[in-house]
Amino acid sequence: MAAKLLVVEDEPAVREMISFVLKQSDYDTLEAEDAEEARAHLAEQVPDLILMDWMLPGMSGVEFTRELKQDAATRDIPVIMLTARGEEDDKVRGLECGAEDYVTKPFSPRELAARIKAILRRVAPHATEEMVEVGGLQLDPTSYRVSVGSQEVDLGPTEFRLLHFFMTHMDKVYSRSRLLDRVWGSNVFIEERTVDVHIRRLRKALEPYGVDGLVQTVRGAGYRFSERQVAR
Amino acid sequence: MAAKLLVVEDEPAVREMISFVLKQSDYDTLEAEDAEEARAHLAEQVPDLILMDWMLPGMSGVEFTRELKQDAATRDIPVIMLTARGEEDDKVRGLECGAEDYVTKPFSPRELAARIKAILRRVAPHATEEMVEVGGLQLDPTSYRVSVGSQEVDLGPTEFRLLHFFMTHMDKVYSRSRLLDRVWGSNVFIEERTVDVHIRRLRKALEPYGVDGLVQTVRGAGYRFSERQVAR
DNA sequence: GGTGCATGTAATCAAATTGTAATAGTGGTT
DNA sequence: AACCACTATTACAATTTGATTACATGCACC
Repeated sequence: MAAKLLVVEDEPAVREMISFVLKQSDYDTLEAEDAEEARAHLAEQVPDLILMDWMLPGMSGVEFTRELKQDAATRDIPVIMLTARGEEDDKVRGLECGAEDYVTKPFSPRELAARIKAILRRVAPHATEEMVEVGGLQLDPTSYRVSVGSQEVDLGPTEFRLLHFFMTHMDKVYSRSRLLDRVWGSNVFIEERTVDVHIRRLRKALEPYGVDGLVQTVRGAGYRFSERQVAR
Repeated sequence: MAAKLLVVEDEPAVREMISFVLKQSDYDTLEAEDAEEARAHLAEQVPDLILMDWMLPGMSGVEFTRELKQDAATRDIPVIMLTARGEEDDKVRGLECGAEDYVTKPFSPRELAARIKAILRRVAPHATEEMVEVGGLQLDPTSYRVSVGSQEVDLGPTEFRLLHFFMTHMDKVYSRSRLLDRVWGSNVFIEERTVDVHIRRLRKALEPYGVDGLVQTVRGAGYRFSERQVAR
């Protein structure tokens, strides 16, 4: 559930430091020392964000970022560029290649964490670990708890993820295939109808607390999570 | 009371970074950007260890260290010198002035923590920590004792650390891999399933006192320590 | 060298979860 | 009313995941 970040940095001490800071801020980290190793990671799993050193042996961070922005599979992953002091003039070029933000080394852990959080909130709100509350329903990603008032709701892992996704993406219809992408993960080979079943399971779990009406069916389009009641 | 460390470093980002790493290792930190500010802190309280940047505006770290070593009140505080890469030749001079150790920037958090720990173990064998209490369960880090009321609970070292970690990180789910990181230490090569076994041992030890329900399993996510009962 | 404790791994068992398929139901249209 | 497309619900088997136990190794202390 915690956001997964990929750190691409050749200097081991710096990489370890960044990774350490991120872990303390409850992110999961993957590490790579160059573009090649990073590609290997990306082929396996798509992180929520990439921290990319400006200077890399072989292909530079800028070139690599540009490459990522051209591939549909990685285009949407936000990139934060790490530049050394004095390379600040290159800021413009860094952002030009498609990076979301840049941070100059040495950086303070608070600053780094803040920038990451800001970006994640924008592009992947469900990865921020913040408590969500909708219509009396509370979900706390940190403790993995869902409750209505003081009553705890019992959910399976998939229903939990599904609910979390919905709660962080209110009032928008998602098709089954889109839900499979966002909740199950891209490139999974699963029947679309399976989504129906999990929707059912989620509704059933919410039913005793009278909040199952939040999960709404939009015929022909998909599902939606909304506080506004549907006309009957 | 955790050990108190004084960080003397003029670059704010680096100072914050060091401070951050130390706090995660459960140290208290004081910060100073130059010799003058450091003296002000020292006049008030004597830290257990000083991390000193080699280069400081005004009086250099070396000079300042020498000064400290001449004052009876501060003579016994161990000093770790921070040098930038390339200044390594100065290592000798650094140690000459009385520093116990030196670390070159950039450094890995593990390395820094390890060196600090080594020195503190030698110099201040009892950097005492605070007693924790949750739901009738008491844990005293200094005496390595766990008790429920007047009854003592018998725990192995690993279970003790695990419990201590849990008690100081309540209501939050930790995956097996994260527990390995935080309780066993980073980068240990241990099977994730091993965590299960230690959880089991911990629960078994707590069972006779009726507090084993505090250790909760969150399917698909990890384990959690919480006073709130699980819904079932 | 022996003993006992602590620890990590592997094997086994039990239970929860998951995806699919089959069937029933719904709503809208002609 | 019959039909069609789509969704809801249920049952089920396979898979995953966690609990528990037994075992081998390593280490400290006799």
